[in-house]
Amino acid sequence: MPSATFQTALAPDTRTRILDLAEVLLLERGYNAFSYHHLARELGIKPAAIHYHYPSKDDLGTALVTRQLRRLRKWRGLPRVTGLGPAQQLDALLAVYENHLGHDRRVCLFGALAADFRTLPEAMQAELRVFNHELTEWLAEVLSAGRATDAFRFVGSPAAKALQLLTTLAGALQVARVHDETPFQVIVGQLRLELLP
Amino acid sequence: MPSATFQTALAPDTRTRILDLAEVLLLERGYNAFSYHHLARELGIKPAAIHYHYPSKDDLGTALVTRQLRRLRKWRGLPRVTGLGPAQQLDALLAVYENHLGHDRRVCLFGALAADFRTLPEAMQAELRVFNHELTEWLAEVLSAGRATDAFRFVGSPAAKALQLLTTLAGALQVARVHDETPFQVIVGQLRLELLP
DNA sequence: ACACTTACTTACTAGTTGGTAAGTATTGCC
DNA sequence: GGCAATACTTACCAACTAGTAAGTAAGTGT
Repeated sequence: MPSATFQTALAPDTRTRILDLAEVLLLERGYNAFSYHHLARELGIKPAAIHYHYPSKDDLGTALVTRQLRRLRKWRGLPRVTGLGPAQQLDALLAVYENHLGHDRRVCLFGALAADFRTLPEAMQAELRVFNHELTEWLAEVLSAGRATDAFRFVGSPAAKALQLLTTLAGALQVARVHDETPFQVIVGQLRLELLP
Repeated sequence: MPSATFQTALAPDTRTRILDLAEVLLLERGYNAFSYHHLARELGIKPAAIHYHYPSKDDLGTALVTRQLRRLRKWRGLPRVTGLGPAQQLDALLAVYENHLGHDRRVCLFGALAADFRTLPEAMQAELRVFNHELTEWLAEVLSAGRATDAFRFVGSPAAKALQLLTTLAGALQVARVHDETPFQVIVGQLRLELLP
């Protein structure tokens, strides 16, 4: 009975290890700042092994964004997320960003790719647009439901507020990268102060 | 009388032309996505000519941020800025960001460098921190004065609100890059709605 | 007129980039 | 046992990267 044929959380296959490390390097150093050589050296394999799984860097980059989109769709459908009230759903979202902060002040995927956006392959650009769109839509619905039950207080449309909130959070992780964790905490504190009655 | 020895707006010297183009490429494609070859080709000179003016890319990058910091210090001291009321000073700031949007949706300097921050030379990192710090301080004072005269309405400290606003604006230009001008307009509209009575 | 400085070009280098082709060891399948 | 698929390694490659060294032409200062 070959135990290596099915996946466990403890023993990810090479394909996943590549994607995981690429994600870390992307969020910590930027898309144009890591190479197949970097990945290969740290994984103890040869660059050509990465080309075997992801023929081009375009393929790798696209797989990165596609996986994140898949994660989002799964996350927002999770019982422990759908079962929450609007205020707790917002907390769950904020926890994701705070988790990035805690992991060596990684920026979010959007913040990592926005600046270099025009140098990215078409498929990656398209996926990132969908990702940002779906996340914004989800938050807009949370905000809308929260205002109806007086869990949130804000002026303007839920869609505009959702866009503003997510944009601020992406930016807040970038500011934390440039300075330290403090500005992120200050910004999130300000957001909470304004949104929660 | 050699007219080439003093500068006019119409005939910038090579040193400045390099810096200008490097800035455009930085704000449009990212720091790790342009090379001396790109700059040289578009300027009609050889890469070595750029090394003459900026020996290393570190020097060039640092000069870019240093110039931006110089611009900020000059701008905030300009009579046509210091002479304005808080609401108009905010408008003047927003006009700068809208100008970026109008120029091919360029992100701001901070937004362009934050993601790749850890790959930047020390000097560049330090200058960017100072730049962001001084801009935030300036806006905090504007907000403080504006709230005192009822030109602005917000909760929390002026410093926190300033940090939040600038972070949102930097992010808004990135969102505009990924999608189109609409989200930027939506976000700025939301900010105005919340801030102005 | 001569030395010096400025602003380049030409020619080169070593290292890195993404990518390919061919070979190899291990595995499951009939 | 033979076969094909999987997951690699070895050995390349052309293009690009930042950067250097030496040469040159045109002013500038005295």
